[in-house]
Amino acid sequence: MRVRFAPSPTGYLHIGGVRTALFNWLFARHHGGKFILRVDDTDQARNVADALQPIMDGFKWLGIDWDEGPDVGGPHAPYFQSQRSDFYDQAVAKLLAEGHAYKDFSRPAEFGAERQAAEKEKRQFIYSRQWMAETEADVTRFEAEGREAVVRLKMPREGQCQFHDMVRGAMSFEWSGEQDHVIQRKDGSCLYHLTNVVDDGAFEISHVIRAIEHLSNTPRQIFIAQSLGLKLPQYAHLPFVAEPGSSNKLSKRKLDKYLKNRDFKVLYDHGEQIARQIGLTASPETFNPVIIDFYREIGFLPDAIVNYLLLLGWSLDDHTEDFSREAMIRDFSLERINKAPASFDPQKLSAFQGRYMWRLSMAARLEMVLPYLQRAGFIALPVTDDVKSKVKAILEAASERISIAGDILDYSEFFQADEKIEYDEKAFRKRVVNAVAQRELLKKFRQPLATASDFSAPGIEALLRNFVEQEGVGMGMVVHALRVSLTGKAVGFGLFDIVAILGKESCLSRIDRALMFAEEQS
RNA sequence: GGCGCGUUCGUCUAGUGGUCUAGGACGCUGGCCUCUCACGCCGGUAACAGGGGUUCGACUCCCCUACGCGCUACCA
Repeated sequence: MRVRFAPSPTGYLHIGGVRTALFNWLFARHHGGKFILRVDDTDQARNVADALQPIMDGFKWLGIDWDEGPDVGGPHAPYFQSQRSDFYDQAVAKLLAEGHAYKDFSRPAEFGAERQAAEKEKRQFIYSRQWMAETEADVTRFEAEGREAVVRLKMPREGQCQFHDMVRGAMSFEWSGEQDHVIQRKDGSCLYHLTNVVDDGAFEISHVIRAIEHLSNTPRQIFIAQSLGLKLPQYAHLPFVAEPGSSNKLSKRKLDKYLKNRDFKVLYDHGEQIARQIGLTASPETFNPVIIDFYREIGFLPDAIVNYLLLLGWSLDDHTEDFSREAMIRDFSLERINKAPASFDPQKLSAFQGRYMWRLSMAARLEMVLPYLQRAGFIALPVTDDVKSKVKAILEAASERISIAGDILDYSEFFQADEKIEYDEKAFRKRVVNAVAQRELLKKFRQPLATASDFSAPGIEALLRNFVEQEGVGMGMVVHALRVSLTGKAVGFGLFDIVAILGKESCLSRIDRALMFAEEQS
């Protein structure tokens, strides 16, 4: 079994492309076959190496490795279509020689006129082939008229093309519905359908697993393959990945439109906030939830993304959702691919991410989170053991509140100087400024805190419980004012953890500062 | 216009003629827990696109319609 994914070097790895590649990869791994990466760079307008790097990096990050292709080479090299033109030329020559293709000397305007006439009469366009050169004499004559030739496929005009699609079942197309497609331009460069089929043949691809938009292209590719005497691959056409909340195909170009989708915007804003804190330029070219880099930048787990994508168009049964790599390789099959398009759901992706993050060991989470603190300027390199244990304590206290590695930046108050804490204005007013009784209690609680010998979370809890009992009030009378004073925020993890992590000195200093501001304002 | 593909809760899906008063997950939502938020636990909400057949019986098979998407390029 040999399968391939053929990305164009566009500079970014699209979520939909990843899903297609993943299914190919899983199929190969399940059957012990080969997964090949082939670079579709026939459009050589851009710098291929630069534009390919982010794609390869994305696959490597996701753990989708390839057995043959760029970087790793292989027995069928080169794997860049721009370097394979000899193969294409030979194929065109063979098709021409055996009458499966012809030189067409029509001028674009002439050909276009025929097509327009057909469209105007609302009938199917079938080229007259009146500028087809069948003999050398024709060629000479047309060239004498100053014409240039492209090479067109000489498609059958009767009968059906029938094939089996492993996702969709029996397929049947009328040959008469097919056009005489151009396979080679005037300048000698070859077009997609030809290059694709030639390479699949050369690479001995056994299964072509690709997106549904290629289903209609299959008959003409079969024609080319058969004319070239190539063994036909099995085909499997995948449903496309649709936009959130619509059945349109997901596209990187429509970021503005997707941002109107609430869930998509929540994800984007979340990422953008992290990006801003680590000094990352959120360029729409790469920083976009349709592109895989987005997730890597803000601290998603590749396993979570892969697991989510696996379920976008495929399922094992009515209840299994968590798949380790081993499990998905073991259980994957083309037969269980869904036929209908599947919408990309940012919320469900986030749910997977949360689950995967929480399953990670403390050591792994710590390693994930440290770079964000470094890049935001909160911790210095090298990271000392003291800093590590502090971050670890924060991770423990925050537990599932940190679902993306970049979320650690939500707790920046633990790394800021005491005099730099910014207060959430509303919370500060409600809990400290206007809450006069609570403020007095806070002032009073400062004393036992200052003399506490046990500054662990349980120690602080005992201290506070004892305090409120003596005062004859509820915990709420102290907790809220204290939290806002210490962190500037109304929400966060357990207060006793906050106190313990900050330590006595910081706590007292922050309490004093908050009380001072509150008294100024009231 | 022609050809092709698709259509089960808001979303991802289970379902291959009776087990479906349609199951699971995400979301949303009520409650419990509770120092806030989150987690967790218990509960709730919500779907077979429409119409004809076939059949004792249809989400499942057939036809039509509607809607969506793709191909119909000297794009890939």
